[in-house]
Amino acid sequence: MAMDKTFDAATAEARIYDKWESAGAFAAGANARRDETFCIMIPPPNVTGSLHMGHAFNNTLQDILVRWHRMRGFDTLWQPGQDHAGIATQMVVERELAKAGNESRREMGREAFLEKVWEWKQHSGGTIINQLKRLGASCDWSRNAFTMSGAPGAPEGEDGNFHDAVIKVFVEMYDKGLIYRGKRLVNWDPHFETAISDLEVENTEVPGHMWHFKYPLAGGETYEYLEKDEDGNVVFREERDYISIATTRPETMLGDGAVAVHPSDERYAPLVGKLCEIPVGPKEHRRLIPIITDDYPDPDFGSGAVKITGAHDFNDYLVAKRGSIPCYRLMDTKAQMRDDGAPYAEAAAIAMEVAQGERTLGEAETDTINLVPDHLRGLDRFEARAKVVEEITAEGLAVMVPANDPRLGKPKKKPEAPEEGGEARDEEEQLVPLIEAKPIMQPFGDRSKVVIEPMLTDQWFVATDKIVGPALDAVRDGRTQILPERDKKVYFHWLENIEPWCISRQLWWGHQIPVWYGLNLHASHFTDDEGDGDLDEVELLRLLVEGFVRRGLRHHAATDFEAVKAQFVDVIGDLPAPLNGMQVIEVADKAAAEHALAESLAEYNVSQDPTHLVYPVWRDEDVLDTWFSSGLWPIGTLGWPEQTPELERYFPTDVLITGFDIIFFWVARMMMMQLAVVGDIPFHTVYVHALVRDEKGRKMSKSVGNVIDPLELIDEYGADSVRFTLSAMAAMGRDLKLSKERVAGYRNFGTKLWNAARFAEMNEAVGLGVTPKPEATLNRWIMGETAKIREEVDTALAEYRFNDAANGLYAFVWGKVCDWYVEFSKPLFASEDAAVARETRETMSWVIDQCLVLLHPFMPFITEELWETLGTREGMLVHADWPEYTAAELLDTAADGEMTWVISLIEGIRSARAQMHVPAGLHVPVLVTEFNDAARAAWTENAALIKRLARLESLEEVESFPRGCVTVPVGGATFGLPLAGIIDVEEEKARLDKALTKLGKELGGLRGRLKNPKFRESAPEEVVEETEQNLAAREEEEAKLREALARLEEIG
RNA sequence: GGGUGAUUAGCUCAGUGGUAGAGCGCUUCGUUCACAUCGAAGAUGUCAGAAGUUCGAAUCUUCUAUCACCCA
Repeated sequence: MAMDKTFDAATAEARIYDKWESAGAFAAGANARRDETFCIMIPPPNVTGSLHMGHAFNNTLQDILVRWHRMRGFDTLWQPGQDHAGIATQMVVERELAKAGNESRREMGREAFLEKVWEWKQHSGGTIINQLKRLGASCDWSRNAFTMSGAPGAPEGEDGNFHDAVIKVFVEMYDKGLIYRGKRLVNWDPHFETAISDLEVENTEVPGHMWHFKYPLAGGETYEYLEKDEDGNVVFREERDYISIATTRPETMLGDGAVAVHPSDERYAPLVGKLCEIPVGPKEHRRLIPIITDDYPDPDFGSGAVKITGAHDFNDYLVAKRGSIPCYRLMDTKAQMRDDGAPYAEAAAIAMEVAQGERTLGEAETDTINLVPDHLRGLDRFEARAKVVEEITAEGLAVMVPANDPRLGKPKKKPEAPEEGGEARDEEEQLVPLIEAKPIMQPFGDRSKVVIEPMLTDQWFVATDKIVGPALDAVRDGRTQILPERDKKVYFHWLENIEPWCISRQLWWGHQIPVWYGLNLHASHFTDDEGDGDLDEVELLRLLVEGFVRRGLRHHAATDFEAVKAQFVDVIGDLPAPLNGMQVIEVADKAAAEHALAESLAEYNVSQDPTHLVYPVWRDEDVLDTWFSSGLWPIGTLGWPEQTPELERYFPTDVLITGFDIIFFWVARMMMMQLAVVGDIPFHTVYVHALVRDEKGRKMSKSVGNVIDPLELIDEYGADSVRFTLSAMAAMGRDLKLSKERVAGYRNFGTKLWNAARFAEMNEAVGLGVTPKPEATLNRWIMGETAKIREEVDTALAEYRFNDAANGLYAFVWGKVCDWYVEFSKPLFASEDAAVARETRETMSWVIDQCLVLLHPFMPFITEELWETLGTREGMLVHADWPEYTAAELLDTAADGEMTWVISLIEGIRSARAQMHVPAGLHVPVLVTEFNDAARAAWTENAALIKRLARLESLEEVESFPRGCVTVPVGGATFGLPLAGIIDVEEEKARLDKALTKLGKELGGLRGRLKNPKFRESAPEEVVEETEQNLAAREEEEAKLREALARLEEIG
């Protein structure tokens, strides 16, 4: 039965994939024939995610490496899995719940909500797995991992032990002092009410405003404000009683702790150390803040003076830390102006004492101070901004400029003249507040799309400075290689300047932090008055009345509550009896703990029964950053902390393939954490791939609407075409500009291969399964070519040059096999010599099989289909043996030389014919002169195929060409087409002239080089030799062309 | 502002010191029995600019211009 004309990807792909899977073809160790292992960890896609072009690219490259190693007999594991994506998943599920009219997350409570999340995960979490299958990804799906597997509440089927690994690592790192709790400025998402990582923040330029305000000097002081030009000449002089400050966020003025100027800024030098007034808030409690120096302000930007709001700006935070300036938090978790704590008057009074150096505050104390004026409390931050601006302006403390100041960003408009009904033309004298309209960079939450607020909060941090060293060393000394080189620089740059890593998130979906808190009962003034080791009623009462709020908390980490109990002995142990015998119990939160303790003490007061005294502790409500779990991906997926055989066998893994955007967030963290936890590198190579853009080079984005869905592409062109396109364009470190035409082009490539196979099949030259030992030049030649491409592909893949491998195969399969070999084989199939026909069938069969094998990692579906169609095989192509033959074994230089000669002759004749307008179908006679032995032998050997492909009728050897002959020079002979009467002599002259001109250029270069004695001295021998040979050949050609031209001139 | 990279045919891009290549597109021709998702032939380049190193530079160095990305 004849094969179809094309490969039907749409129907075949699913069938083929099922066959692979049901045969267990992708299982760890499948097809292993040697001891070496090869393991790739998939970068876990987000469980809520669906396949986008980046995934398609990334997983294509992984699959190529994995299939290649598997065919080569490595014990191969491609470990798949997903991460639990805290925020994204929580958001998706909350939205689903809302859509279905359910209770909200907070209404239903944590436990019920998490149940819903698990339900959702089980129902929808497999989307991306099925999409990866459509791409042909050969992961061992039986080992699919999940970063929340084994967590409390995980339903059946989610019972891995990733949770154990995460919790164990947290506790160990905590115990080693590598994790600590602290108050730092973090990116706060007011919508989700959680800290988020830098990765989840998108800095976008948006139209904004810069307001300029006057901060009056304390006590009505004045100074002379001077502006000087480069030469020191005064260009502006003014008596001022204020310092001018610009800000894009006026509402944060309420939390200012200082005004900073650059130490070199002469304009403000006399003011340093003095106080100025924040021009907002009730007049009677207006706060004063110091004017300090710091390197941060840029004297050339704005007024050169900067307000410092340490609790709401990352730069200001650093300045505040350096200058011991208090950081006053102004907003709550929803980014509304705080509405807690003491009234403004009280808070402002305390802040004043601090500013005047009369008082210092601890971090926690500072945080209790609410400096939002009473009338602004509870407002949204943007409403508060409007009010602040309005109040300052009303008070005359906005910087005023003429209405036509260009910084206002208004188009200049001439006012109408009074006689035309307009106001008097006094706009230029009219002053307005300086509100610059200018684009500003604003941080947005990538999920919530709301403006991110830098917020001073208590969080858990990894002390990255303590674990970064080994991660840097491993790359420096080459144990882990990062490709391309550029990304190694990025890695170093980031790790060398690493910041503490905030790992807590105020979410529910995630690994709950294994830390329990208890009240600190060791107040400094706690005394046992009688010194009798017993607490009497008075003492107990004091404990209660004083409350626990100010006493702070104690905390301990452990894998579970039972394990943490014993640790609280440090709080209880040396307390006076009977408190030292308290039982540790677990309660929901701090309030419950205070209540339980009070109740317990009260009860004791009545009963005097110490056995009922309890010490309540509660667990941290927050969860860990998803990246903290992802950081353990290499060991966690292999079963750690259990010492599984897989861990033993596949760790450290081999290659990580990932995008440049997560070098910091994931690669660096995996390096640090694996080295910190198990003391080894997670992988020996990181291949960082570039970005897939649209055909115009724009980033694909939903808002631009230029997203190409890989699944749609697969529907349209087949997975193989998409994969081959991505591989062929994967030049290291260069972004891809993807167009559908390109994909279509590679679809055509598949069809080309398909039809070559179809041709072979029609000639019964398929599935013969022998390694041929042919005699015919053609067959020996193609085997040598095959060996060359096999070596080329292996070298390219070993160096992660996917594009070179793909393009090399393209050129070989299309350019060598489908063009020359298939064409040349036709006369041999028809040969009267049965042995020639037979060895050609064997060679054709072998060559087609080699194409399938070598292309399989790139185009797995069509090659597997052909493999099955073309013959009866021992196994599927996915498990076929990757060849190891070398060019040294198979390349026959004589055959190679002969075929090169044959091809150049055919091309020469074809070209001459086309240019001379010889009808394509016409078979013409050909003459030859100066026929040397090698050329004669090559002709004799290949006459049939030359005649066929060049459309020649006969060959006649002559002494000299007749008039009107088209000349085709080749090595060792000159051919001529006697076409007098058919050809145009002038046209032939022009053709020869053109060829000569081109040759002349080359000859000039070659002769110039060889004439230069320094070239002969300095250049390597083989280069000189090559140049000489090249020159000789060109000169021969030139001579022949000149001769031909001369003959034409004779005719006139 | 700091960092990293790019600039090669109409387009998209390879090309790490030996004199410039591919794919697509374009023009002309072709219904030869594997393939029109094809075949044959053809045109197209101051390798961004300048200087330097070298026998020799698209390639190495420096500067300039333009663009892109990352970080502030």
